[in-house]
Amino acid sequence: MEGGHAADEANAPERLRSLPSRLLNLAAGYAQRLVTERLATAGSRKWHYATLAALEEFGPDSQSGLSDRTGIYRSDLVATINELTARGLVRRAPDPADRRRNAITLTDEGRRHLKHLDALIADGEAEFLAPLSEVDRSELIRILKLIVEYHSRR
Amino acid sequence: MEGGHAADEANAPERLRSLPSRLLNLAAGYAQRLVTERLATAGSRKWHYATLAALEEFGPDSQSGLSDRTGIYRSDLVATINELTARGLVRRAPDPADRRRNAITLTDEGRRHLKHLDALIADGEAEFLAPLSEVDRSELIRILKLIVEYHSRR
DNA sequence: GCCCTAACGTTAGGAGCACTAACGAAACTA
DNA sequence: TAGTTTCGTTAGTGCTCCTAACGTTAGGGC
Repeated sequence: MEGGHAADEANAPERLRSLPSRLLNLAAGYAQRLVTERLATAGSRKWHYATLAALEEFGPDSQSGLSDRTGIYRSDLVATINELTARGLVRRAPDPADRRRNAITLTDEGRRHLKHLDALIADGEAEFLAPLSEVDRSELIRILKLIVEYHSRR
Repeated sequence: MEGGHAADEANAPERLRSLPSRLLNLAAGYAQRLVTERLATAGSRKWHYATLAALEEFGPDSQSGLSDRTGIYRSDLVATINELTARGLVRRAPDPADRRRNAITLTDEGRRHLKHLDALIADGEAEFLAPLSEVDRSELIRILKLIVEYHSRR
């Protein structure tokens, strides 16, 4: 799992070295890997976490509601919910009020698991942010939020 | 091609909203998409650009050299070079000095194409950075470089 | 009530990127 | 000379993002 290839920054072409899209991509890759590795120790992935988090915060929801909140495509959500139900972290039942929908509910076990994932993620994030000062961390987050806010409105 | 799904920031769970790995991922996604779209108008992708850029900057090189400089895996580089040669942007010839190697050379046409891609990328980056002030842009780049430098040494 | 449209979950599949494994040929090392 | 390493290549996996289509169910207009 530990690949460790990733363009030797020092040898990379000038043109690429300060390219925001590239730096962002590399940084996102490192963050992704650290978090993914941690989650994998609990047999989970990003999407599982996002789904469980959304359910705990907003209560039972339909799959399309979860898709909106998490950004996971409806088509991919199917498998995610399958996996979560298989592990008893979530229950899927037809919604009596609207029979097109499934009502997804967090189980107690799911709540426990979420807590565990919280800790793992905090761990990964901490390692990722290790090289940054407190000030730089909040600067980074502030700037990223500006970007995300701007571009998420299309 | 214009998907536009991407988790409505406003509806996203608290837990995810300030998570650096998630913000980074979203931001990288936007940057990626903008740049990719531009490159696609020239029938090119990230890897083509990286390869051409490396060749122009360092001169002819072997595939494994290019892999080091660009971060593209040797296995993926094969197809990339195939595509570039098919379009006459690059030439692949056995290296007489070391017959295991291929010497990859940029053609005049390749150089022209690279210039074109440069412009397209500048365009994409500009749109990506639109919401940021000059100060924020350089702050972002500075901080990202800290991260990349730290994590690229494993 | 009936028709039309829209939403929901689901299946299938494609593209791009990151990454691993294995293999023959050639080169280096001992 | 024998053993190891490098190089290009093929093949294949997994995740993410994203599109298309389909049956079922709801809701709105009439």
